[in-house]
Amino acid sequence: MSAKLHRTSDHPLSPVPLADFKVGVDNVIFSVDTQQNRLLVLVVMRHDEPFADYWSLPGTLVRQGESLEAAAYRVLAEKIRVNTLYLEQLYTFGGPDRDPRESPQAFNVRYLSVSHFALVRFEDAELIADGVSGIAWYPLAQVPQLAFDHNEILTYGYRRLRNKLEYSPIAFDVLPEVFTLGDLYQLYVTVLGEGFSDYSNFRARLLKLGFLQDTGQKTSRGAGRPASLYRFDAAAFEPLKEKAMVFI
Amino acid sequence: MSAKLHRTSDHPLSPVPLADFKVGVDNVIFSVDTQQNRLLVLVVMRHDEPFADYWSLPGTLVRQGESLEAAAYRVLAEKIRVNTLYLEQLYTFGGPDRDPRESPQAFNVRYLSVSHFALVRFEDAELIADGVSGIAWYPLAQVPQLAFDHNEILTYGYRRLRNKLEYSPIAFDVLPEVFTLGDLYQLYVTVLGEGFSDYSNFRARLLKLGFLQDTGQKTSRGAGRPASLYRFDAAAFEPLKEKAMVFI
DNA sequence: ATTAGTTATGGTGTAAATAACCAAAACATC
DNA sequence: GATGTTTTGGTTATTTACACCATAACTAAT
Repeated sequence: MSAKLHRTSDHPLSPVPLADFKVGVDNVIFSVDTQQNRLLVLVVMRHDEPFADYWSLPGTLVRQGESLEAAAYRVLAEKIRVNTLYLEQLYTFGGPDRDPRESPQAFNVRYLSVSHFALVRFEDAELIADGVSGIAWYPLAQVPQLAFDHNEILTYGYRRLRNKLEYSPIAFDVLPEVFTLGDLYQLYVTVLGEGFSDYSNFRARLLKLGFLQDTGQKTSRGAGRPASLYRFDAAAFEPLKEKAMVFI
Repeated sequence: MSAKLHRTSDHPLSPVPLADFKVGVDNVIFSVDTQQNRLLVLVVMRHDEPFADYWSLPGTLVRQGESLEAAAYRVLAEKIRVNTLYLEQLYTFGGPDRDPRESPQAFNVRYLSVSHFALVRFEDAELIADGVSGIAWYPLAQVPQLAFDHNEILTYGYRRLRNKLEYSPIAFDVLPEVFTLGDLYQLYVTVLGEGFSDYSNFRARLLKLGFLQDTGQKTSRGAGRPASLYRFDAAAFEPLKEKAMVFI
């Protein structure tokens, strides 16, 4: 390797051709239907080429002066009306040839996707169906083949969801202000599947951690003994940041 | 919000101006000097504007036809000769105004950084100093103010390093083929600091996990009883993927 | 040769956490 | 009043984490 090649490649006189990028954000948006105990993913129908008439993750291209995070929130706001959610960056997919638009029509353009992961409260999420494009919640296991590499992104997002639920209090971002331990457990079971902890041990662990504040109120829903209503105490959680909520 | 605004924004007729991006990769490259028990970060001296004469993380702009990962490996290969390493994508920093080149000279250009995180074997890492640009290992605690938002990226990288060391076998990517339990422990202490486990308990835990293969050989280095040499058994580790190596 | 120092090894024991399991309380419904 | 359902609040055995210690096997100094 010659010394010339050791020049920093962003040098203005660099001889190698740089790629020009359009940057998109694609969101893996999860929601938990606590009525039917289903983990749902939001998908939208594409009506433009490439991949016209394919389902895809909701996404958009980043505009001038717009941050990546802002673009991610905008995509979300364009598809659903909800203000109870958690959102974070996931991973950036940027290999050449991941988007058919890259070549040969426009040889010099690359499409890069900064994927984000979101969890929204199902009850509050009102889908915006504008009559033109299809939009739907799909149970995770029944998601069809998606456009681009979106199935891969989805797999990545699901892994992150499981991990976040295990180590972070994101459940409380989408649960109601007050909730029962049963509500909380159902959410965990729906996402993680059974076999991480039975209800009794789950209760004992969460209560011992000490960030669930008993409101003193009770709720009676159908048969069975009334359940205590709890509230998430963010301040009490703070020192427990590193502790796992559950063990898979 | 009008129905018009609900058009997917990557529609060819979209009225909003999209940003055009140059995409760079910036690498947080760590190494552990086991002689002096120091955690080191690789920084390079910039000689172009902006931030000329500032230290920075080694980076480059992505070329045509080059994947993000390939660009990250290229940066690394341009700075050091080493083939024992671990590398993965870290996070994508892409807000407007993170790079002074964005405005006002070229209003329409955005610079996005897909940061990567690497851990390399210190003994094998031969720095490529071509006489023009400075390059140096800095102890983590003594890293100066860096160009752009690189200090923030470094902080992010260090968090990932700690996490990886806790849950993944990346230590064995940079340890010699055979090593003593003392070598392994020193690596962990240097990165994580003291107070995660004493040597005796660390030994007991790692040996019990069962993926350290005793070679039967011994090594005597200076004073003290000779130590057994172990080898990492990737196959035996496989089922233990989710288990933590240590507890901080 | 003896002694001191150093590092590796292989243990204690106690406290805590995990996991499986169980019984009673408090409701609704029949 | 009996039955079923869900919450609550346990018990117990097993495993793990954590602090601590004793000896083995070497080097280096006296």
